[in-house]
Amino acid sequence: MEALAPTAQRILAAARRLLVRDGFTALTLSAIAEEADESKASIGYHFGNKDGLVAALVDSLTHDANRALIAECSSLPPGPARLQALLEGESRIVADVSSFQAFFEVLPYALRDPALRQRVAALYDGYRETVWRCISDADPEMGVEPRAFCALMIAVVDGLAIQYCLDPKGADVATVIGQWGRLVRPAQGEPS
Amino acid sequence: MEALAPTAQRILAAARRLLVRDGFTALTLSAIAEEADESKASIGYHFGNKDGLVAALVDSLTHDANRALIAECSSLPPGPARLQALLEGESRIVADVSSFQAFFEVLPYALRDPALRQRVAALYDGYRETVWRCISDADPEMGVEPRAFCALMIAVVDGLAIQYCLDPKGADVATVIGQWGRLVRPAQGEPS
DNA sequence: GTCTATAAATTGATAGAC
DNA sequence: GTCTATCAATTTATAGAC
Repeated sequence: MEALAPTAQRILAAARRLLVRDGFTALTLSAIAEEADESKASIGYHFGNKDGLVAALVDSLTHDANRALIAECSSLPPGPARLQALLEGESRIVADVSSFQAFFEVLPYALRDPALRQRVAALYDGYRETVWRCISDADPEMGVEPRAFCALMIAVVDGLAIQYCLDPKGADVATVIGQWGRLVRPAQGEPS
Repeated sequence: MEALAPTAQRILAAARRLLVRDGFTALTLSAIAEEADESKASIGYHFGNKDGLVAALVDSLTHDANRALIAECSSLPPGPARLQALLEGESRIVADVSSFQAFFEVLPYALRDPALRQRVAALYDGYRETVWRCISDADPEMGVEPRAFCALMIAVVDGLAIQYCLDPKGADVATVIGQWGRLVRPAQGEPS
C-alpha cells in the first residue's frame, strides 16, 4: 500500500476523496485525474485499468477500517474494562458517517467481483479475530460459538451504521449500544 | 406503485431484474429498454429521466422488503412463540442473498439523494414499529428504550447479511441467530 | 403513448512524443 | 514516468413521425 509510487498514492487518495464526496458513479478517470492533478494516462500506467484502480481503492479503504478498530481496543488491558472500551469504540465507529458511506459505496462492487469479495471476506475474518482478542483474556483457538459471538458484535456495528447514516438524528446510537452492552455483559462470564 | 401504467410497471420490473443480476452500473437506459422489450424513449416518457426511474426503483425495492417482514411475523399470536418466529424469520431474511444484494446496490444512491434518504429512513421507522408489534403484547406508544431495542434487532439482521453476502459458507447464520436469541430471550420479561 | 433516428456529451483506453 | 491528442464505444436525452 505504502509501497506504491508517490504518484500512485496521490491518485488513490484523490479517488478516495472523490468516492466519499460524490459516490461511485462519479469515479471516472477524468474526474480522478483532475482531482489528483495528474493525467488520465497516468492512471492507466500505474493501475493498468479502471478495475485495477478500484481494487486498490477497496484494499485501501478496508485496510484503514481494520487498523482503526485494532488501534481502538488492543491498547487496553484485558477484562471487563476492555469490553467497555470496545463498546465505546464501536459507538465512535458507527458515528463515523463518511467512512461508512465510502464502505457502502464500494460494497456492492466488492460483492460482485469474486477476487474483491474474497479479500473483503478475509478482512472480516480479521475483524472477528480482533474482537475475539478484545474479549478473551487468553488467546486460544476461536471455536464455533465465540466466532458467532464476534460476528454478532460486528453485525451490530454495521447494521447500526446503516440506520445512523439514514437518519443521524433519529438513530440514538448511545442508547442502542447501551442496551447492547447490558445484554452482552452478563454473557461474558460464560462465553459458551 | 401499482397505480403506474402497465408499461411503466414492465420497465420497473426489468430494471429490478437487471439490478439484481448485473448491478447498478449495468442499469443503463439501453439495457433496461432491451430487458423490458420497450424503447428507450418510453423510459423518458414514463419516468422523466434516469433519476426518476431510480427513485421509483428504490421505492419499489424497499416497499417489498418491509412487506415481507410484516407478513413474516404479524400473522402469529403474541408471546414468546412470536419472538421465536421473528428470530426464525430473521434467519430467512439474512439468507435471502439476492434481495440484500439489491438493497446494498441501491443503498449508497439512497444515502446521497436527500429525498430518497428520507423515504428509506421512514421505511426503517416502519421496520422498528413492525418489530415492536412482534414483541409487545399490548400496543402502547414505543418509548425510547424499546425503540433502541428494535433498532438493535434490525441492525443484527442487516449487519449479519453483510457477512453472509461476503461469505455464505463462512458465516454461520443459524449459530449467530441462536446466540442472539439466547441473549434476547431473558431480557424480554423486563423490556426496559 | 410508442417508436426510430440522432444529437451531444462522456466514457475508458492507448499511441506516440518527450 | 508523464504528458497531449485522439480513438471507438457508450451514455443520456430528445425531436419528430406515427
